[in-house]
Amino acid sequence: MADDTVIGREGARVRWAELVDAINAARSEYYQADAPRLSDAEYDALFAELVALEQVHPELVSGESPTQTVGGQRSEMFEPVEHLQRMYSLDNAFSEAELQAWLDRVESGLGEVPQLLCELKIDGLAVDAVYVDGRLRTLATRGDGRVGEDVTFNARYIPAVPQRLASAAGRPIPPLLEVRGEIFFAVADFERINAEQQDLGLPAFANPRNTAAGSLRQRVDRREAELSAARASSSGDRGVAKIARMEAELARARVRLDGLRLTVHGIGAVDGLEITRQSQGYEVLADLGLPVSERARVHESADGVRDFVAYYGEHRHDVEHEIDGVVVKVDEIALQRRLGETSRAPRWAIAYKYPPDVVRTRLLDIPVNVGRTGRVTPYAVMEPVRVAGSTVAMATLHNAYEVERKGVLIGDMVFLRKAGDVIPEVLGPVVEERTGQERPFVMPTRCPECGTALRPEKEGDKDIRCPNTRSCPAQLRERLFHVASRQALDIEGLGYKAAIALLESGLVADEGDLFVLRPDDLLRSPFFTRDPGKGESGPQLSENAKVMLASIDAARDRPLWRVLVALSIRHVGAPTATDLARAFGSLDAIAGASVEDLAAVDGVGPVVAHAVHEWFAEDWHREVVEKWRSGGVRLADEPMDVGPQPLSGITVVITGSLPGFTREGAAEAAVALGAKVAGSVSKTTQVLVQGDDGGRTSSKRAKAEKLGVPVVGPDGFAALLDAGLEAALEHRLEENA
DNA sequence: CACCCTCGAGTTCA
DNA sequence: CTCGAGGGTG
Repeated sequence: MADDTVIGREGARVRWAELVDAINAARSEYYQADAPRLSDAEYDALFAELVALEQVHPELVSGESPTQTVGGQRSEMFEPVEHLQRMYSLDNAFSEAELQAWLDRVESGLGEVPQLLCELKIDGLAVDAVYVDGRLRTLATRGDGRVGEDVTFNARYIPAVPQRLASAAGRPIPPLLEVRGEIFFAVADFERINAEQQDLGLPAFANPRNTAAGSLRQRVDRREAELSAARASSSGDRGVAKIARMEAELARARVRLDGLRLTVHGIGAVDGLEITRQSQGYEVLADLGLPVSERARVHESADGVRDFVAYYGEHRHDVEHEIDGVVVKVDEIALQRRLGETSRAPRWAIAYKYPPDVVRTRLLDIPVNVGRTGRVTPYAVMEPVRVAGSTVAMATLHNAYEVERKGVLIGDMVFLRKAGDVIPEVLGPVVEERTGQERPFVMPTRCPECGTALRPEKEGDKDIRCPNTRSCPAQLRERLFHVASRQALDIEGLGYKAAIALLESGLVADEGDLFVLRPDDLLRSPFFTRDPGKGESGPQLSENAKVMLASIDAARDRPLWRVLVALSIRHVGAPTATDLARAFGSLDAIAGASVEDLAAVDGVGPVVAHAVHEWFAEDWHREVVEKWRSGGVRLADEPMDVGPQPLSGITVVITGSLPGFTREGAAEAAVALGAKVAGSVSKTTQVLVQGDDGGRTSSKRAKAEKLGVPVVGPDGFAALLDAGLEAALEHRLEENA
């Protein structure tokens, strides 16, 4: 944002010129290329800065400023259509404060608190449709707000755009009706189209909006004409092949148009309809067969507006289409008229914009990390940037092939998002921003921690590893940390820092020593001690150290599968460990088993069987086991008679948190009754248990609905444990929540 | 052998 | 959440 205390008059003039150039360039790219260099958020930020600058320095404002015009230039390919009534754009609010400021302005302008209509701001493409005597006359893009591009010829392939109006309530059809709306793809449809696009070897579309824009602006009519011309004049094999190709392209174009959706959110010129309120207008449009949003709500107060904004901030991704904000409109048309318009936007409406979920930031470096199993993973270190509610500075890049596939160079500006709103993901470079100073990532050939030459475990693996499993400091650290993890022995107080302290102080040489630690030993490390209090002499064990010791003690008596997981045997995670523990009963039985014995276990194949067998063949591995044994760790399961297994053969997936259970506790309760608890929904899943997801999007839920897998809530889970699957399904949740 | 699942491993921030 | 890769199936 411009800051008038910092920028002087001359600086303001320079900045103003920069902003005008950048905005004009972005506008022409946006309208002509369908592949804008600036994201909407960036464009909006530039625009907001320009508006702010012009408020402080009104002398700068001239006719050429983008604040005085709307939209961009028209592409030459399309026939111009003049809108009957001008299509305004909306002013934006980027914060609650700016929204509040608008509410205050409206209130003082009217001298009363108006009813406010809130609706989702669909991230699509604005269009204008004119119906004369109930028939679609023109469909046009927004263009510069006065004149748009005629895409009527495509409309007959877009089922979402009615060709004729018809009133369900027997209302007379208005002689003239101009409506405005948003053309868009549902996210799911976009993903399907994009997958098909990539299958054909064509470049992927950046996002649903650009795809919608590209789809709507196809010259289907021209292609049809070319095709029939080719048919008329074709001869020979080449002609046949060409026609086939043209037919395929045309078919693809039509399929894309078929998937476009429309939501009408405005009325332009009208004759023969009585519209008193925006919301009542929507009802009339819906009655005439035009698609309007079902999510629009009228609120009596600013609080209601804020709640609406907050609700969709949380549930942004639960809606079938992309949303970039909320539009708030004064509902009553008479009040809208009283407020009027500025040169570019109405005063009676505002677009509150959510923070973007794809941002750009500088890729500063690509270091590598050495994991528990020696796998070497490159990760991106970036200029910290706020995205989807938190500040991100790092993201995994998985492996060297991924770095290459994404095409990022160190020093690049990169696109960053949060996959599933949680895990940061680098999408790719902003190629246009390259200066030539960027350098490629080079995968190291030696372990950054111990210098050992790195190599793939076997020929053809994409991952490369540090083979120094025994004494690579990174692997020791990660393994020790892993022993304490929730999936393994679940030792409280032994976190990452404690693991490092234990190793660096020499208190443990490796994970084998963990169970022979004595409290007195810990006094030697400052990490585990605190200063003596009154009446105490010498350092004392810290609270954390006591917690850790008690928890280590408790860990001596864990089920066998947890011990197996804690040993960091390749390919043995919790599910496989559970299978092995059930099949063999004790660690000694597993250690003594042949490869064939091991491979006989369901879910264990030759690779895993080999890995387990090899693990026990290593001397120092067996030493770890012996140290644990002598340290009192139980290495066998009590032969316990399992209770009744009413849920055997049933696969359950659990998502969200269930009251009265921890995440693992819920799974264990189901497993104890014989159920199989899977991590993701597939067609073999009998039921998805949906707990409280804190308002977050559940991808599992979406998948379940797609596959027709029944979804139940917490009470369904209780019924499942109590009375079985049949009873649980009595508690099925509605498909569309 | 091609497919679909499932598992393993690494991972971000508050 | 992601990719890679193992296991099982048809």
